[in-house]
Amino acid sequence: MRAAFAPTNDLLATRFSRLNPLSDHERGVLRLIEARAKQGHRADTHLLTEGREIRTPSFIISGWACRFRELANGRRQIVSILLPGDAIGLSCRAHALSLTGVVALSPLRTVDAPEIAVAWRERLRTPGISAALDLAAAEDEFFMLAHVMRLGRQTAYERIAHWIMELEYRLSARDLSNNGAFLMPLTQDTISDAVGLSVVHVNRNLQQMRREGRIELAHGRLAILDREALRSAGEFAPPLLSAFQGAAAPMAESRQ
Amino acid sequence: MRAAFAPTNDLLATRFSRLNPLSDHERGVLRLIEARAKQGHRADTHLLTEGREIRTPSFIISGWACRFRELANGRRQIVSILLPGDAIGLSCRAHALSLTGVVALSPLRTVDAPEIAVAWRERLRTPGISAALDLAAAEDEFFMLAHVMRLGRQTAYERIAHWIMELEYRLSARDLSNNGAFLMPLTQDTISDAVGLSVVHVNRNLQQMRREGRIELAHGRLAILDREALRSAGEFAPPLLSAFQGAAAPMAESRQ
DNA sequence: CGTTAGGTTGAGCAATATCAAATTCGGTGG
DNA sequence: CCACCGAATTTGATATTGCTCAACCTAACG
Repeated sequence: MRAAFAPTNDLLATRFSRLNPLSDHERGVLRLIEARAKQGHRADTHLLTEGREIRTPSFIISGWACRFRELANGRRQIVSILLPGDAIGLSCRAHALSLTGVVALSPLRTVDAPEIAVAWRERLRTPGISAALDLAAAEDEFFMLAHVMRLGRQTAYERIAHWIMELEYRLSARDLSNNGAFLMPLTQDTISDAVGLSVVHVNRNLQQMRREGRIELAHGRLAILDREALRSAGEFAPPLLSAFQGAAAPMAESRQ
Repeated sequence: MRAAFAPTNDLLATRFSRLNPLSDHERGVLRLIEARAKQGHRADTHLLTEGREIRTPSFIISGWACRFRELANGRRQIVSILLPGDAIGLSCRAHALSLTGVVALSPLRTVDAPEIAVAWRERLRTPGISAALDLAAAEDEFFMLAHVMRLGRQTAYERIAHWIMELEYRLSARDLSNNGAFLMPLTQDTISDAVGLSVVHVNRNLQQMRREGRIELAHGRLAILDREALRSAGEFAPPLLSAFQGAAAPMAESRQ
C-alpha cells in the first residue's frame, strides 16, 4: 500500500508546484521543511483550541484532521477537513488566536513550518511559494463558500454527494485518489458533523447511494462508481480560481 | 434622520481606527477615498458576479448588500451581509475572480478604492491601515465560521437569534445601532436566504420572538428588547481576535 | 384609491431527528 | 484459530422540525 521504502519528502513541493510554478530554490525550501522531524499524533488529539494562541504553523504530511466549532450542549460542526499537504494554523494575516479548534481525525504526522507565514507575507525570496499559498487560500475560501451553500440550501443527499465529490477532487490533486477510490478514515459520526446531519440520516443516505450503484464504501475505503450522478446531484463544481488556470487545468478526469 | 447637512467623510477613518490605531496620514488617506464621487446603485443591482473578474475594490458608504451563491434551480444562499464601511471585492490575496456574487439589498452608495488592495499587501506607507484590514478580514472569517455553525447545527429559532445578535454587534461598531435598535432594510425573504430557512418559517419564528417580547420589528426597524435572551438562545459570542483586544474592548453594551 | 410587494395564517406533507435495539467489524488476548 | 469486547454501522419505529402551497391581509406608494 505504501509507495516505496524511502520517504521522498516531495509532498509539499509537489502540491505547491501544482498550484503555482516554483523555482528550484523554492522546491528546496519545501523539501527541507518536509525533511524535518515529524510529529506524530494519535486520532482525537487536539492540535489547536478555539481562542487560544497559535504557536507555530505546520503542515500535515499524512493523515486527516479537521477544523471545528462546538456549541454548549455538545453539538459540533466541522468547518473543513484537513488533508495531507494542508496547513494547520497558517494565515496570511498576523492574527495570533485560532478561530477554530483543530483535531486529528486519524493518526497524523505533521511538520512545523515557523518560517512559512513570514515568507508568505514578505514575498521576498520566495514569490512562487507566496503565490501558491495565495491560491491554496483562495481554494480554501472557495470550499468554505461551497460548505455554506451545502449546509444552508442543499438536501441531505445533495450535501453528501457534493461533499464526497469535493473530497475526491482535493485528494486527487494530491495523488491520493485512484480513479475515484481513496482511503477514507472517517466514521459516519464524523461525516455527520461535517455535513450537518444526524448519523442515522447520513447512514441511510450512504446506503441509498450504494443501492443506486453510485458509491462503494467499506473497510475505510470509498470509491465513486458513478461520478456524473454524484456531480449533478450535488451540483459540484471544482474551484475556478483564475480564468487562465480554468482553461489550462480542468478537473476533466483524474488519471491512474 | 440624517446626521447633519455636510458629509463628514469619516465613516472609513472611524471604522478603521477602531480596529487599529491610525496615523494622521492614514486617516487622511481614508478621508480622501471617502471624499471621492460616490456611485449610487438601486436595490437588486448586481455589483459582482461569481466567477467574473473583479475590477476595482470598493467600500460601501451607505446601504446594505450581500455576498451570495446560487444553485441551478434558483435556491440562493447568502454568505454574508455587507454593511456600510465594508469592502466589496477586496482580498489580501491577488486573486482576480470573484468567488461569490454581490448584490445590493437596499439603495447603495459606494466609492472605488483601487489603491487599497496594494496598500494592504505592501504594508509600506500605511502599516496601520494594513493592520486594520487584517483585523477586518479576521472578523469576516470569524463571522463566516459562525455562519457555518448556524446553518449546520442550530435550529431555526437559534439561527435567527444568533443572526440578529451578530447584525446588531456589527452595526453598533459602526454607530448604526441605537441601544439595540437599528434600521433593517431586508425583507423576510432575504433573511430566509441568509439563515437557510423558508420565508414562512422565518416569519413564524420572528413572530414568536415578538410574542415573547424579545424583539420589535416593523417598518424596516428592528429593536432588540431582550438582549440576554437572544444571546443565550443563539449562543452568540462576539469575535475575540486578540487576547489584548478581548480584555480591552468587550462588547459589554453598546452605548447611546 | 388602486396596485403591488411584502407579511401573515392555516393545513397538510416531506425531510430529518431521536431513541432504542440489533448486527457487524476490527481488533486483542487466550 | 477462537472467543470476546467495544466501537461503528444498520434497522425500525416514532417524534419533530421545517417546507410547500394557497389564501388572505396590510402597508407603502404612485
